[in-house]
Amino acid sequence: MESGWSWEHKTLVNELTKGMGLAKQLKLHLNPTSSNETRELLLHKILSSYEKALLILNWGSSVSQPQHIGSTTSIAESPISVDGSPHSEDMSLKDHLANKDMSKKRKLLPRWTDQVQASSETGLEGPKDDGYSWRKYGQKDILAAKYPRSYYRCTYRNIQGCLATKQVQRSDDDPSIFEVTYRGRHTCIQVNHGNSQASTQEKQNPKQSNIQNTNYANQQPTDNLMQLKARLRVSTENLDVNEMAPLTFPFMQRSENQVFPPTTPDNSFSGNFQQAFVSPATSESHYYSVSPYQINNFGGVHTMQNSESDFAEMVSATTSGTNSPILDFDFTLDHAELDPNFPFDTLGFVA
DNA sequence: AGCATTTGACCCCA
DNA sequence: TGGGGTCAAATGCT
Repeated sequence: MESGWSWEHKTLVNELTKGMGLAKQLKLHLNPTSSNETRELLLHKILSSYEKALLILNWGSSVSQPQHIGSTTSIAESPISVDGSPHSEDMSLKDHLANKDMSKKRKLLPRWTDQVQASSETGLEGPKDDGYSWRKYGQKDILAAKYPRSYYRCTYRNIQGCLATKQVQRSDDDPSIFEVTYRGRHTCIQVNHGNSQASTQEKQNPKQSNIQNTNYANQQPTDNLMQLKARLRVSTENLDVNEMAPLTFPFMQRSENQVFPPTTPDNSFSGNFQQAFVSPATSESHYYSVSPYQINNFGGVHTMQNSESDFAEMVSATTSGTNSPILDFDFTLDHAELDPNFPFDTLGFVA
């Protein structure tokens, strides 16, 4: 853990330093002769740097604090025992849906939306790949929308009981924008992540597949960071990882993969990670203070979609000490929330 | 053959 | 009761 924090600490300092440097660059580019694109790029980079730093900050604090994991069933309970149990083999999905618990659990799944730019250059007819394997299971014309909505679920749903789903809808206003609504987070191990990723991605966008053709599971933390940096560098081109939590990084995924089934203490990390973003109702005043929309690291914009009532349900479901379908809310918000005293100003956060 | 996508039908919930 | 979400058979693709 200590060595882990050492790495985090270095990264944290790195990112903050980088962020400040970028902010200074941006300041220089605020003159009228500089292009908007340059400014936007710098802005993206700055936000990315600080997001990373904040994530690490949250991660660090979560790791250092004992988490109340053992007594919660959390993720392990929902995907594995619900879909992967021996019973489920004899039980049709229809029966599952008829089951009130199941329906309730689905309702409790965290939900958020990314706004993803389609790549016009490559003729991509959909949002960029997000790094996960999805299988389309439906399409529906939506009453108030010009374009139909597509429904996807995790390819590993049946095999690993991963309940993650997403909906993709082309924006009415700007057809080059896709609104991708994610539900639930991935509990699957994307075994040949790089390969499957590449295969699905090649279908969508062959030009981008090389960038992502890596296997996270074998990455060292530093490698992950390097990879992350590489991706961030092509943020406007390569919206690749935005699943699980609104912001997902390779090292997060690696962690999740490593701790499967997710009842080990390490899972508190991912839980916390997600918590930091999935609880806008409580923490957005801190984390989302910049904008109601959160520009993600890869050029998309995501909005948390848990309604207040949903969130209340999520909280009550967990705090009642019973089944928490996906989220680990049993840890204190203190760790997950961004420190209100975080010295943005002293870091030159505002250029 | 095995996997993904399409699409009409069905189910649930507001 | 209608809209949204999902199922599952049919079809397509590799």
